[in-house]
Amino acid sequence: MFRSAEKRPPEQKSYIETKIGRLPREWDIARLGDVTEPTAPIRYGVVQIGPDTPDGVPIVPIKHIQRIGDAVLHRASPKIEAKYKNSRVKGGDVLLSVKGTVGEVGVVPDGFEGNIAREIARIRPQASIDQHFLSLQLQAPQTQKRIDNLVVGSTRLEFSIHAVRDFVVAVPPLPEQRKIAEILRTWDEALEKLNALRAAKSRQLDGLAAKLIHDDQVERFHLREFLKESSTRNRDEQVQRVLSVTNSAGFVLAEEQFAHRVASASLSNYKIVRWGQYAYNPSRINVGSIARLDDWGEGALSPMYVVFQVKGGLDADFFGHWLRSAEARQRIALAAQGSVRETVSFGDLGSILVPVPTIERQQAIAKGLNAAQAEINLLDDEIKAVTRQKRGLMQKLLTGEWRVEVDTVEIPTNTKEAEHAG
DNA sequence: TACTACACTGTTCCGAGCAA
DNA sequence: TTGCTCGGAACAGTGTAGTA
Repeated sequence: MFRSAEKRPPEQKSYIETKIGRLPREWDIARLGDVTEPTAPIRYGVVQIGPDTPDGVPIVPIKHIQRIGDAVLHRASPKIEAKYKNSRVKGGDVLLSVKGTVGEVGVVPDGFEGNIAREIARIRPQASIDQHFLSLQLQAPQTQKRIDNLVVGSTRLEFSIHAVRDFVVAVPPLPEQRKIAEILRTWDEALEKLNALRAAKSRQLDGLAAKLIHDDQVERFHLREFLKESSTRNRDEQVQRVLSVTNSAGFVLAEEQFAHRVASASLSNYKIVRWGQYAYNPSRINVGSIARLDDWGEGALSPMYVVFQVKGGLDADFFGHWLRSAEARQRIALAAQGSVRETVSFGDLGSILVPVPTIERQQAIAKGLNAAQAEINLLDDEIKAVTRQKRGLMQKLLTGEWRVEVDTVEIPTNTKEAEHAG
C-alpha cells in the first residue's frame, strides 16, 4: 500500500516528558482554547432547535457528526437559529460530542453551512493546526482515555465546555501534522473501500438467495412440518451462561448486552438452547430478533424465548438463508398478531409457507450461499484487522513515537507491527 | 403458554434556572 | 442578556414477572 521507507528508532530522536506523556522535543502541547480561532471560541450549539422547518438551517446532531455531508439533517427555523449564531459551523471546523455519547469527532465538510446541537462542541482551529490532524488527535486511543477521565455525570455523561477549552493536545509542526493526517487518511480510504465491497457482496448474496430459494416452481410446505420446539428447562441450573438474542448481533452474552446481570436470581425456569438450535423472542421476531446458536455449546435463555430446531427434510443452512431473506421477513411480519406488541407464537411461525425443493437441491443451494457468506465473513475479518492497524498507527504517530519525515514517509512495511501497537 | 404491564439502561431532545 | 448546567421527558431495545 505504501512505499517502504527508513524507520528511525525513537531513541535517536530527542524526547521530553510532558503532562500528557513523552513527546518529541520539537512538538508543542497546547490547550484547545489556545489553538482555536479567536473570533470563533469553542462553544456548543443550539439549545432548543424547535420543529423541523423546510427552509431552515441544518443542525448537526451527534449521530450524524461523522457524515454531515450525507445525512438528512433537522432544520431549525432561521429565527431560532439566529439566537445561536455564535455556534455556526463552516467547512474545516472540528466537532466533538460532549454530552451523552462523549468523544465522537467529525470535521465539517467544505461548503457546509449550518449549526450544531448543544451536545456538540465546535473547535475552529487556527491556521497553524491542520483540521484533519486535530480530528485524528482527538480520536486517538490515548486521547479518548484522557477525555474519559474528565467526563463527569452518572446518568448523563458530560465533558464540560470549560474542560474542552483546557484540554491539552500534542501539536507537531504543521508539515508533520499534514503528513500524519495524510498517512492515516490512506487507512481510512482502505476501510471505505473494504466497507463498500462488503456492502456490494452482501447485496449480491441477497439477490442470489432470492433467486435460488424463492423458486415459484417449487412446492411450498408449512414450517411446522420441519420445526420442532424445544422447551427444556434449566431445572438443576447446570447452565449458567445467560444469553440474549439481539436484533443486530444475534446471540450475545447477557452481561455484554447489559451493564449488569439482569437475569432472574434463579435460572431454573430458563430455557436451555443448544448449539445449532434457533431461538427467537416472540415480541421481537418481526424486527429481526431470531438467531441460530453457533458460538457456544449451550446457554440459558429467558423463559419468554421460543427455542426450536430444524428437523429432517429441511436443511438447516437452507432454512437459515431463507430466514434472512426479504420474503421471510415479510411473511413473519404478516404472521405477527395485532396486539400491544405484535407477537409470533411458535404456532404462527409454523403456519408460514416455505419453498422446499429436494434435500439434495437444498444442500446445493445452501453450499453456494454459504460460500458467498464466507467471503463476507473474510471481509469482516479484514475490516477488523485494518481497523486495529489504524488504531495502532494512531497510537504511534500521534504521540511521536514513530516519526515521519516531511519528504519521506516512515511507515513500517510490516503492518502487523502497527496492529500490535494498538 | 401467551400475553401484558412494567423495569432498566442508554441516548437524545429540550425546558428551566443559575451565574457571570 | 448570555452562557452554561441540571434534570425531566420521550424513545429504543432489552429484560422480568404476574395473570388468564
